[in-house]
Amino acid sequence: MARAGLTNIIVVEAAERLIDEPDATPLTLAALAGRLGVKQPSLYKHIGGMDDLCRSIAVRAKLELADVMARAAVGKAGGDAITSMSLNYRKWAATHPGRYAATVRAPVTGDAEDEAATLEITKVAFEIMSGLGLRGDDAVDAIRALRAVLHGFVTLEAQGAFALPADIDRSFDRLLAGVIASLAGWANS
Amino acid sequence: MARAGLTNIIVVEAAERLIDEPDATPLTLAALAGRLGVKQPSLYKHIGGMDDLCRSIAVRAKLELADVMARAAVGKAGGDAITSMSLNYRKWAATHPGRYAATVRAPVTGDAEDEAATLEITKVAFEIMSGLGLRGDDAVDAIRALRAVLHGFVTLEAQGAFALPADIDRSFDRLLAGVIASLAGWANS
DNA sequence: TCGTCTTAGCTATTGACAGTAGCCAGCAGG
DNA sequence: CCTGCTGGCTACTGTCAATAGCTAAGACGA
Repeated sequence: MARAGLTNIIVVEAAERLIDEPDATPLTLAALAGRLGVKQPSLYKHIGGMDDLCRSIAVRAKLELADVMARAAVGKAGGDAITSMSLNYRKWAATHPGRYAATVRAPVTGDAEDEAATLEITKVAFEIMSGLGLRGDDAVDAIRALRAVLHGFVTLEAQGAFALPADIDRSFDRLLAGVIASLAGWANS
Repeated sequence: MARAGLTNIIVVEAAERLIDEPDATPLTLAALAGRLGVKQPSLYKHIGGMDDLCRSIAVRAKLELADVMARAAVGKAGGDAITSMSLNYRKWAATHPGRYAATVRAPVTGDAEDEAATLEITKVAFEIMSGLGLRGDDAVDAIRALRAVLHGFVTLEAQGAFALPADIDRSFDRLLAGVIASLAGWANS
């Protein structure tokens, strides 16, 4: 039997593609193996198991999201940076629902790589907030606020919770503008 | 063998208690049956299956959350109503994590009871927004905004995503105050 | 080219889970 | 008392993650 030539990264990337597909059936190793032309137990030669696979996806997704956020804010300052970052955050979450869900998972305590990836997002957020003049606890509050807003909106949108017949983009833009105006005011408090 | 005397409502309530326990292991029918002193297949005499059980929990949880929100806003107006409602929303979500998660599930199209329960929450939200002078699309935008904020914050908090050493209550209060100030301004736009 | 070693993929199996089939005993109503 | 209903049971299937152990593909050195 010709070998499939799998590697850890090939398996992980295939899983990422699988969970980001629109119909979004829950990830199973059998489905993943089938997609790779291999039987389910063969995957264990390349991943430690389901938990390990999900962790790999989470770490990579966090780094990817941090990158999306950082690139969106390049060359922008203050509210403009937040707006651009938020729009790209929402867009990436919408086009990568599975990966986005993975970014929310808190790292297991002691998992240095996962903790570093999580910190990467926080660092980008801090840098963007510093452009609004926010430091220390103010910045923490601001990051939590913006993250809650983005995560809440994106999650509800993905679950089809915004059923009412009104433009969702407009709702998002208004919410974002309001939050940014709030955050801008915190710098003086 | 003495009968256990189960009914649909007894099973559903036991499941609710199970998913709201702090250690939060995923719900299984075997665990639920064990809790009720019965074998797993016996549950099928009282519920249609896992999907049906989750749906029952969701419907009841939505009605319960709508009630929590409505009671919190009794006798209050405008920003005070929103603040009180939000504080109680967050508190209920924190003390009933499993039930709260169930409230987010969008109803299956055509499930009248679930759709009605979902609408109940929306109705309460509309009433509270009308106290801010918000109507029509403004109210829809406001509801989406507040819901995103509350859901995002509560979800991230439940997942331990707020790791930074800063007071979470303070972050919540500031975010809430900012959002309310924003919404109040929308009435004139 | 051949021999050897590593290892990728396989089959077979276990154990947890949801769900179904079919049995039997508790109990109610005549 | 007896008859029918039904709640709980055992026994089973199929799907899932995961493990054990086999075999052959392929790399590498002599």
